[in-house]
Amino acid sequence: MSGYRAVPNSLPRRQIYRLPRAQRVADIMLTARAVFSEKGYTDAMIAEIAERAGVVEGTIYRYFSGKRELLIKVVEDWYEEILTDYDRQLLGIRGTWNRLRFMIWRHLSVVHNDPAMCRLIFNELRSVPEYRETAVFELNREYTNRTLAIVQEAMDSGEFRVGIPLRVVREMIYGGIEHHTWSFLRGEGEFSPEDSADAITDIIYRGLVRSGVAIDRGEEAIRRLEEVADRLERAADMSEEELSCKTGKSAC
Amino acid sequence: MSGYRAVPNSLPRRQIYRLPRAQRVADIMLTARAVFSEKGYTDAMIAEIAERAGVVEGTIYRYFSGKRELLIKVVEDWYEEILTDYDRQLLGIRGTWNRLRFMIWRHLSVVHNDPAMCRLIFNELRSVPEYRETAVFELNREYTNRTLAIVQEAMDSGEFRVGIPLRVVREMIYGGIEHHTWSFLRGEGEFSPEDSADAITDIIYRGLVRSGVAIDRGEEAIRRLEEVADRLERAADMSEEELSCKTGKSAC
DNA sequence: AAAATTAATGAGCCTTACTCACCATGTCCA
DNA sequence: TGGACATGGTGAGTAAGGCTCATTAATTTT
Repeated sequence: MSGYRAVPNSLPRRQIYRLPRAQRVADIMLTARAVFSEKGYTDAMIAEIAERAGVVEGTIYRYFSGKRELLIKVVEDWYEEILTDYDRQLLGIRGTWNRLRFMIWRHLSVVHNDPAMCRLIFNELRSVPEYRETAVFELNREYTNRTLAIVQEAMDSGEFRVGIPLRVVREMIYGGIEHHTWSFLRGEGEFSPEDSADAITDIIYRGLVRSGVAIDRGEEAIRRLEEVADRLERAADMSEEELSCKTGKSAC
Repeated sequence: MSGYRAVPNSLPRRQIYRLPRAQRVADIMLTARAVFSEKGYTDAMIAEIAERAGVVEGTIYRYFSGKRELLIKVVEDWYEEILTDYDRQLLGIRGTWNRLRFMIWRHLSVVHNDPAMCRLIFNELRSVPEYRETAVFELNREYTNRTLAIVQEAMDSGEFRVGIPLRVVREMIYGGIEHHTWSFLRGEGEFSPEDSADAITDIIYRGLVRSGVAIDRGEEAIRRLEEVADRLERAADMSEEELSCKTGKSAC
């Protein structure tokens, strides 16, 4: 009823260091990221985060409304770091296959480089009720939309057939990547972002491409073969010329 | 230190109904399934399950080692129901496309019919550390393997091209389905298992099919390749003739 | 230097999973 | 029929961890 009554005490108290709000928040988030990464959400204890951040539990609740909000803030923070100069790289890449492959490879690389954070997002953050209100949701949507823009462009240009809902494409790419990286995220195996990106891009590209128009590298192979044929023919022509020269059919 | 001492009391106690172990376990699991479905894992309280099952908390711990084991048992129970006479239906279906489509449609239908249980599996069960030791993991693996068997057959027969790792196919199908059904599982929209199955099967099938075998204008590519081969042969023949002619090995 | 503001504290509250000493009911058998 | 035994069931109590808030301390403003 009348709880929370503090008793006056005069025990020696350790020196209290006061920091500007922004600094303290940054400290706590950094520590929280580490603890959440190591232990996962449920096993991480606010008490441990507080201790490692050099504050007391109550201090954390002064800056974050609860454990869940702390998790969300930590992940948002990380996510923004990751997305920095993402677009710039894409600008330098030409061709639908290459652009799709880049987006897929990039996503796989993020998982490969920061498995702990990705595990947090996949396993904990995304199942919280307010996920769709977080910045992570928004950022993620924005960023997968860039992949869909590539697909849309290819549909507009006639390279891809139309009629496949874009969201299904998104779901197959990112759902596929997620399931693909599971065992790695559990620490039960490795994967190569390069090889995996090739395999996934391959299925998606061929699943969407307009038949006969441009079967990616198959088309390229044919083109090169035709070039070879041309060169051989030219070579043959030259031989013919030589021959005709000898036989007096033309001026040499 | 010396806790857990029961005081003798003679207060009126409600009638205690004793049931055989199997019956009590079944009752508790049924109630637990309902409560977990309604509230999700973390918000479900053992106290509520106990009350609705007409027992006291301690009774539940007599039959289940903890909340997590209860969840696992509940989901295993449900999963086995679902998988009953699954194969029999597949037997009547012919053709790779139809068989794949059936497997995908079936999975989508399960999610559609029992969203609460699927949400439990996707959001809670699969992130627990001992997931890979559960029967659900094993059953799930077995059942997705049937999809891969269809793909493998098509590769063997030449309908599908080879070289794509089967597990990537699995991951894209089931990961795609999972992401596809998310918004529905959050209660934020509907989906049609039929239409979704068509779209997903479409991408997967065309992503795997050997170009030119079933894709109309792929024929075009083969024709051009054959033309190239012809020209190469003609060019080679001519060169050979010329060469042998020049070196006098044959009569020109 | 006093007042106001803001940072930080830490004892204690509250919920909830889980334990365990005991009690009740049914069955077997002399 | 009544004791022994097995098994179903209880509920008060503990532990752990998230969270609160009255109070205190450092810093800034006046």
